[in-house]
Amino acid sequence: MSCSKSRIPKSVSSSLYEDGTELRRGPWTLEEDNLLIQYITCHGEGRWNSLAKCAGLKRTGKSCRLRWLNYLKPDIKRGNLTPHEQLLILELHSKLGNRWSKIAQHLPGRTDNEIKNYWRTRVQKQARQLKVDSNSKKFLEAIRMYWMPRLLEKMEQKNSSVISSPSSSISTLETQKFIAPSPVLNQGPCPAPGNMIAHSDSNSCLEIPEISGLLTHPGGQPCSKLSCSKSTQDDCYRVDMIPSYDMQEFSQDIPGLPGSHVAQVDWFGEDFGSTFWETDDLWQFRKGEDQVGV
DNA sequence: AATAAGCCCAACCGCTATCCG
DNA sequence: ACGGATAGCGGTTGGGCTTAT
Repeated sequence: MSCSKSRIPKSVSSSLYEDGTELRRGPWTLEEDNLLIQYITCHGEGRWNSLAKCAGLKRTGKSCRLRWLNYLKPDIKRGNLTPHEQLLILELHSKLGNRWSKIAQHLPGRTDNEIKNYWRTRVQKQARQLKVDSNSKKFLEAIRMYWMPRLLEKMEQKNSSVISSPSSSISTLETQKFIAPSPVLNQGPCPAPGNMIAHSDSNSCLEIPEISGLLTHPGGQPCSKLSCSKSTQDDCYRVDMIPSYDMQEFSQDIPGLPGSHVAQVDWFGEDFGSTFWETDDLWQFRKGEDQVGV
């Protein structure tokens, strides 16, 4: 069992079904997990209520389904979201809103619950710190201007360390190219290592079927530092990034986030850096100044 | 070392959509 | 067409863990 954190169920409560049989709630035990895994391995998923009873689990079908889909299913990917995945979540959320299951479909191995938790605990937290609504245009713009470029940069760094192709070592003046992730996880080696980004924990490549015009200036014009184009070869979208971009320039574009904010907002400070952005950058945020309104 | 506060995430809840007899 | 069962979704909560005081 792939437990990221072993939870000792201290407070497993139970109640009774209408027919008088016991019904358990709360954290799942190892025994229950094993029962569920064994049953599904033998009989497959579906018909969750009868599955729960047939498997000898004193749980609702709903609970069994959730436990399987969010935790026990073999292809569940655990651990921190990669910059790659974070970028995709930001991108997809801007298009789809809180449609977590739709977003999850684009992140193989990640569950809607996990993405939802990520959004609520990390993204919304940062929005609160900036005193903006996480669904506001301003926050979206801040994401576009600061967050995404940084995630792209992180991806670039990872990419150059993962891919051993000489062409991937381009690091300064030449445009870096990569393909963002997609619902389709192509197994095997990258067909074009120099132009693809390797999946962070496998030898696979990820392709994204679509990247919207998110990487644009607030006014809608294409961002001069990041561009998005569709590959004629593989029907995938490609994000081109010109390194060493000037973040100051981006900041000028965000109403309510004056240019000087680059030195003020703690986008990559202790909090963002360690838990969210996973970057060492430390940009100081003079808290209380230039309160960002919506 | 003890306690409080905050974070994180698994699990639950309520609701809607879909399936099927 | 109808109604019950099932599946799926998004919102919320509870509690363990970590960090700060």
